[in-house]
Parts: sequence; structure tokens; C-alpha cells
Amino acid sequence: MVTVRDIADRCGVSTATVSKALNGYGDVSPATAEKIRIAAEELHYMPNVAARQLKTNFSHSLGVLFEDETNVGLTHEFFSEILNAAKNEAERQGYDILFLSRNIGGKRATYLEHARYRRLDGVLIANVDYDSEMVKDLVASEIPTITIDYTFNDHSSILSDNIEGLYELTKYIISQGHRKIAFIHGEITSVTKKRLIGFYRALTESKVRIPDRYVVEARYHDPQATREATRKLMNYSDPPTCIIFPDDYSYLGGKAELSEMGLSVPGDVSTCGYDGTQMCRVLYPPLATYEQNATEMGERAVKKLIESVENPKTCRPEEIQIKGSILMGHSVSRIRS
Amino acid sequence: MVTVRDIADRCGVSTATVSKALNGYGDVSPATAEKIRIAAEELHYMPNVAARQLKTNFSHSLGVLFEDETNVGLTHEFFSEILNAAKNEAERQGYDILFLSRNIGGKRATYLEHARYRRLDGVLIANVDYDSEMVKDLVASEIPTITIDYTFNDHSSILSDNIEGLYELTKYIISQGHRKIAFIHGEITSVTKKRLIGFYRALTESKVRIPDRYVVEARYHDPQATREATRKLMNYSDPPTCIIFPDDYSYLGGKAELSEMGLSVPGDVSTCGYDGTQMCRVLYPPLATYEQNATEMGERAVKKLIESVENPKTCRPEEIQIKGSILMGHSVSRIRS
DNA sequence: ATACTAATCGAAACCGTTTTCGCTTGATTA
DNA sequence: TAATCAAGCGAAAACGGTTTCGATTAGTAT
Repeated sequence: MVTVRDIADRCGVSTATVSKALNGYGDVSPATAEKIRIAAEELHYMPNVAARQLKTNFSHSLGVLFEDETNVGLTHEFFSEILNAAKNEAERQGYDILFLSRNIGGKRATYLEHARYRRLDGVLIANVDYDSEMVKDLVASEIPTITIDYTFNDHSSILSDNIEGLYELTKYIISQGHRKIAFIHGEITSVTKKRLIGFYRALTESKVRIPDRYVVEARYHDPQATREATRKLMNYSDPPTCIIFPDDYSYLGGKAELSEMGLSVPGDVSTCGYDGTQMCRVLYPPLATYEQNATEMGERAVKKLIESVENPKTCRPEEIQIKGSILMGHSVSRIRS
Repeated sequence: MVTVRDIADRCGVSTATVSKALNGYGDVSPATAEKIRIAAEELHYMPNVAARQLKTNFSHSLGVLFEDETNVGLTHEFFSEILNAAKNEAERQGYDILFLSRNIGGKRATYLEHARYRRLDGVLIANVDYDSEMVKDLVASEIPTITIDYTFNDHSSILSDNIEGLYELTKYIISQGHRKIAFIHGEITSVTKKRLIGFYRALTESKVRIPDRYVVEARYHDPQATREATRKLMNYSDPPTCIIFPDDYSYLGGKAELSEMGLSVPGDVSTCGYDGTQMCRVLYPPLATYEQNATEMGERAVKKLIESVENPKTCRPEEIQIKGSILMGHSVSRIRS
């Protein structure tokens, strides 16, 4: 392995000068700097990340925290899209991405301990229980963090427009003539609450009244739970004409139930998803849904995170709203009112 | 941050002894070792990973290489399941997982350079172009690697039983009375070739002859391509009664086309997927498919990789076959022959 | 000629571990 | 008793960078 020593020898300078030249200090003449850069190039010099980190305490790597009790984390299309975008952006800026875990060398640890152990420069937090002590500790620590769809006081976050999303979706449904609109929502979280607000706002605004029993809870990303909720809804003597599902994936469960009941979409009942996954575009009929701009969310998250890593003084906490957009699909029928 | 120095001072020994005690050398009396361990515990000592790595040249982290031209990598359920399992197993053994990329500090680099830069202990390779020079260089290097669904000479690999998989699937279809069986396969790769072998083997064994035009190429994970292939097949004057699709996800495209043509599954035409994703279980009807044991693949991959990292002498290269199993679903009808 | 300044560079300390090798000490053996 | 030996421990040298601070030199002003 070639080290600064080798370059120094070849150029007849000290290791100090090599280091300075390579890191662009103003402390070395342009001529020698150039000579050193060329030598480094020729020798395929690659700095020893451990040595550098030991001295500077910067690891040039970011942690991602994806909690995964149900072990579904990475197979969740919305989150894996965020992660993918985050990874690409981090790479572009020369940072590496590492999964935060609760194990260090086989021993149990907290997230914060793990982040410190690896000297992570920053952590991207998504899909976790934001009430857990461990997560709170991490956010409260000296390590810069950014959270997805949740805001801690005085910390940056990326927020998708959940209120707007359900508002627009509901408005759209109403515009198609529907009045009996059901909403199967996920477990109650801050995100769910926002979606409920958007839902009711749209209804109120259009003076549409629905019975309470049209709003039922299932779980996100759980087709089976959604399936049961769907059955319940459709067995009412006065069933809805349109159902909004927790997300695109769990819609599959609802769709299966409808198919089994011999009901077609959108002929017999209209449907909407949420997320705007790739999948929902290739279904038949294509699902109407609200597309969260997951790619932009991941990208912006990492951009902001790196900013606060590199400019701790000037970088202010910020809530970054990412607008999504409605994806019409063909799963909502037009009915006469 | 507490260091070995602090522990040494508190216990009245040298840092050397602390290090030895903490790493379980036989060179320190049980009494002092215990004292040191307790002190470390009390002080919440956490070794400095950079210092350790600088000295030992072990990073205790593994790279994963997921090439991603189409940017679909992480959203591919099969691969993300492998990754998820790999991540869990790595965590369990105290290794961290880091994405291999082609950027180092913002500069373009090769995978090998990146792996060396981070001193990765080993690399898990999946979903890449195994013919690319960069990948070959990485495998040929001093860094232990393990590949998924492809074997390099003298290197370990995890192989799903692609021949067996398509063989069993085809046999099953035949057992249900089908004779006109079509196969939409993915682009030609070593995996695809194996699946074709299994397909033809089953046919031959059962003396079923199909016209060549029943075997068409689409692309993996591409519902649109599959959709076109499906249309082509069903427009034949003598269409197949059963279609095997490249994978579960691209099946969605085929299914959409069939629906649009007014054909029901399995009433009018039977279908099979490949992979055994969670998704295919919640479709209606549940898709018959061959379940690749992605979780076991990821787990075994990391186990073997760590083994070859920790026991470079004794650990032999190995091709590890992971058996999958047929998932019947309800998408293949029983027809009279 | 002298004093002062700015530019350029290097010696050396340091980051926190691991590891070699030699020193003690007390026990064992001839 | 003297020689041998093993166990337990520590001093010090790495590992490969970064960074401080002082030294040198050349240029400029007086």
C-alpha cells in the first residue's frame, strides 16, 4: 500500500507537505502541490481511512436507521426508494452509507453507541418508533440527524405532504361524483393523523358527510389486515362506492378480497392507494394514488444532512416539505351524482 | 471519550495489559483481567474503531455490491430480501454493512479501490454484470468475496437451484394436465440458461413437445416487456394454456394484459411466476411460483463470507446450493388432458 | 545595509490501539 | 543451592495520516 511517505520520498518533500498539498491547504507552492498531485496519481495513492479518521474524527460515512421489527424495512418499496436515492446522493458527495444497528462486535448496544463507535458523521432516520428512548437519545446527541416524516424540536426533517396528499386524493374522488367514500388508514401515527386531517378537510369543504363506520383502521403494508377491513366495509348494507387504502401495497389485499367477492374495480367499486409505487402503475387497472416523491425525499435528506455535517455553524435546522402529486390511474370511476 | 488509558490508570496497569485483557489473550492473570473488564463496563468503554483498524487492518465491515443501472436494485423484492437477511446476519456477528460504490471522496474509483479504501473485510456481490472488468478485478483481489447466483473459479458462491426450480414448476404444470406451456424468460444470463435447462428437461421427461414460439424473451423485473410478450403469446392462433413468467413482479404486467384482453386467471389461462415474493401471496388468485429462499441465501452468504474472513487458512471455497420450494398458489387450473 | 514581512516547508507531536519482546518474580527441578 | 522455567506484566514501537509551530528563505521597505 502506498502512503504519504512514498509520495514524500519521491518528491523530495516531507509528509506534512504532501498532506497539505493533497488537502488543498494554501501553505504550499503551486509548483510542488502540482508535483505531489501528479505523483499521487501515478502511484495510485489512496489515503488510509483509518489513519485519517483517527486524527480528524471524521469518518465520511453516514448512518441510516431503518427499524425493522417486522423485517419488512428494505422490502418496503417506498422506503427502499428513499434509501436508494439517499445512497446515490451520498455516493455522489463521497460519503459512504452504513446501516445502524444495535450490535457492536457481537455485543448489544444502543444506536447512539453504534453511531459513536463508527464515528458516523450524520444519521438519516426513517421508519422508526420516534417515541423510543434510543431514538430520542440519538437525536439529542452531538451527531447531526435528519428524520423522515417526523420533526424533533430544533432538528431538520423531510416531510411529505400528508395532509395535502389525502386532501387532493379525496377532492379528486369527490370530483368524480363519489359521495360514499371510505378510508382504511394505517395504525395511528403522526403521519396517519395528518392524512385524516386532509381527508376530513376535503369532505367538509365539499359538504360531503360520511358515516363514521366508513373510516376503519388496518395497518400499513399489511395486505391481510386491509383485506379484512375491506370485507367489513363491503358487507355493510350500505357499502361505500370508493375506498382509499393505507398504501399501494396493502391495496393488493383489498383488491384480492374484492375479486373474491366478485366485485370489479372500478366497475363495482373504486379504489385509491397511497405512495405512488412503481407497482401500482402496472396493475390492472392502474391504481389511482398519491405519489410521494420518495426519490427527492432521500436526496434532499442526504443533502441537508451533509450540509449540517460540513457547516455546523451556519446550517440551520429546517423542515423540508416535499410535494407529491396525484396519479390518476384508472381505478376511480366517474359516477353520476 | 474514554480510552484504554483511562482504564489502565484506574486499574493501575498498562494499556498493553488492558488491551490484552479485553481481547482475551492468555497473557494476563484471571484476576486482573476481571478487574479490567469490570472497569471497562463501568466506564462505558468503547474502543476507537479507527485506531483499532489502523493497527489491525480489520474494519469489521462488509461491503455489498448491488449494481443499479436501472436504479431498481433496492426496490427489487428478491434482492432486498437477500440484503435484509445479510444485514441481519452481519449485525448478529458484529459486522457492519456498507454499500460499495464507485465514488471515494467525490472522486471516481473502481469497486476494488473503494473496498481497499474502506479496508472492507469482505464483499457480497449480487445483481451485477459478472463480466465487467471491475467486478472481475474485485473478485480476483485479496479481499474475500462471495457471489450470488454466479460462480467464479475457486471462489465461494450462493446458488439458488434454478434448474430444479423450473423443472419442478414445469412438472407441476404438466401434472395439472397442461400441454401447451409457454415460458417468458428474462434476458439471457447464466441464471436464465439454467432455468431453460430445467424447463426443457421437464418437458422432455414427460414427452411434452411445445412449439419454439412458446419460448419468448422479455426482461427480468420489467412488467412492460412482459406485457408485450404476453400479448404476442395470446394472439397466436393456438395460444398456450399456461404461461411461466420471468419473475413475480413482471407477472403483474402479464396479468394486466390478460385482464385487458378479458381473460381470467386461471379460468382462461394459467400462470406461474418465479421468486416467491411476499407480494404474490396476496394477489388474487395467489400466484403459483417457485420460492427462492432469499432469506437463507443472504444469511448463508454472510456466514460463509465471515468464515473466510476469519479463517482464511482453513476455509475452502464452496458452492452453496440453496433449495427453494414450489408455492402452489391458485393460478394453475386443472384441465383434462 | 538593515529590518521587516510573507511564502514555503519540515520536525515532531499526536490520534488510540495492538503487539513484540524483554524484564521480574516465584515456583520447580536437578 | 543453583539452575531452569513459566506466568504476568509493561515499555515502546508501530500503524498512516494531520496539524501546529518554528525555521528558512526571498522579497520589500526604510
